[in-house]
Amino acid sequence: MFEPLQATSLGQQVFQTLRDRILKGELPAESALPAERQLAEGLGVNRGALREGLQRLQQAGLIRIRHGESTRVTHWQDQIGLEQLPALLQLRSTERSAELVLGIMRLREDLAPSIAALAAERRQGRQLAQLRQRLRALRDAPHSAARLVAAHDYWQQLVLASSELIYRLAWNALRNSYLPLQSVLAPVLDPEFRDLANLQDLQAAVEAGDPKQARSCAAQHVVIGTRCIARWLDDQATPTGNSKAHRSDAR
Amino acid sequence: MFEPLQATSLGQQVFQTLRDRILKGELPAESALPAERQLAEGLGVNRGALREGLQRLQQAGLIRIRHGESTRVTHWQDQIGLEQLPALLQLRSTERSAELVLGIMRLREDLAPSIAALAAERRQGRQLAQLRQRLRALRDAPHSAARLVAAHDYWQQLVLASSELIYRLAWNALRNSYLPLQSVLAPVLDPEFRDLANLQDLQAAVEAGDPKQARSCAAQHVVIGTRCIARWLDDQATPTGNSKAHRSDAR
DNA sequence: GCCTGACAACTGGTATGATCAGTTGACCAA
DNA sequence: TTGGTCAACTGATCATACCAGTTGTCAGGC
Repeated sequence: MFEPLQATSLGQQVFQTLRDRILKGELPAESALPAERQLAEGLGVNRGALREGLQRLQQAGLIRIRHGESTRVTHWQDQIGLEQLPALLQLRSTERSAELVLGIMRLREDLAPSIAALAAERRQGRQLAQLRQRLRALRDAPHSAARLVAAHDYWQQLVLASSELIYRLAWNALRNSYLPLQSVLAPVLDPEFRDLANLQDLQAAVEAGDPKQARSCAAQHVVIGTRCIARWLDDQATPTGNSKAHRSDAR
Repeated sequence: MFEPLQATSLGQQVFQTLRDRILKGELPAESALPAERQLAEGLGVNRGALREGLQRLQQAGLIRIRHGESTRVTHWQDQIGLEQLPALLQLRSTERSAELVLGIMRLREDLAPSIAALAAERRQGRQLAQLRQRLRALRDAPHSAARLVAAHDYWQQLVLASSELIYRLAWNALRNSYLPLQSVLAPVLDPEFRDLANLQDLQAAVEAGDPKQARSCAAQHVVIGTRCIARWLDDQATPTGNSKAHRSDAR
């Protein structure tokens, strides 16, 4: 009911402010930031707080700080990983962030089959029970928002069952990207959440230890979500039309 | 000849020290760090420098800082993305980091075909010339280390040609993970770098705008690297044996 | 004319100490 | 039990001084 009003620290605010200006392109690559003392005065914060924000920016790969030289914006498109995706999604215009969402779905489509295959190869007994339980929770979820959460829980468990740290980390990055959008995505992706058939086949394949079959089921399942998003993008682009020509998934 | 002795700032050192201790498991999840004043004294740095390090740790998703409460280690395996992979690789025992390398190759195997397909679909004219040039550079590279760099350049250009920011960011994360290991990986992966046949087919498919073919060639190409790494891992595990039984890639 | 070193004027890096502001638990009174 | 007060934690912010690396200027020497 009540959102917890969270006070963010000054360093965090400095980080967000400058990050947004960089990602928006207002501060182009290689451009120099003002000296710390000036910048602190300009933003109305203490130099310590400013420096905390700058350190975070450097950690994120958006600026380069070197003792004696002035601090400069990096070519961040060649530096940053997937962590700043949520910020990018929020900053870009609706159409362009929609493209990004499609990209996220593509990436998910690349990872999910491999995760499923590994899970089928490596799953432990106790994880199977967990998976079954979460599949039931998805089946019984009352509305699309709940189904999104339940589906996410199932996949999270599958990633755990794959016992591959890399996929776990990659999945974290993916999750952090699309969770902020869950209220928008839930209704759009609902057809995928309702595709229990493929998920049940996937579950059976994992239980049987059949990686090939698991890979195939997972691929068939997640492509549904990608198609939903692609269709949704077309409808966004031509809101009045009846979306006759759907985006072709030429592969 | 002379390595540039780089002085890292105290905040950076604080970050690295604590990060390593967390990733090694010496500081388990939910455990509380000492108060800032104590910790600063313990590490022999002033509180400002300590706080800069802590802010970076929080940015990386390894700790949670809340005003009034004590700072705690997070369940980082559910938080962090791929950025901390280099640190993980360096910290883990040789065998376990070898597993991680195999994971990196798996992830690469998932992404590369999709990148190639998108590049074939979207490439612009001027990018084709770039790609051709980098393919020549790879062919003419004199030794394995140079071939690694050249191959990396080619893929980087292919990612650019795909015009998909998500893949660009994911590729950045992948690159930052394996570049620190290039001296080790270059000889192991050399068979892939020498597989010009598939790469030339890939190039032709991209030029022809044939995503399906590009995807197939890319898949055939990168699987070579994965197999090399898998074989290498087996040899590591049984250094005296002649590696009769190679790791099965059951898919 | 060209090298060399001193120096000034930038830049970020570190240190200290004081104070503000949330959180928690103990304690006491209604 | 409930509610309030207060002390003792915790992190957050501030001001100020000084240390240290980089760069360009410029005088002195060859």
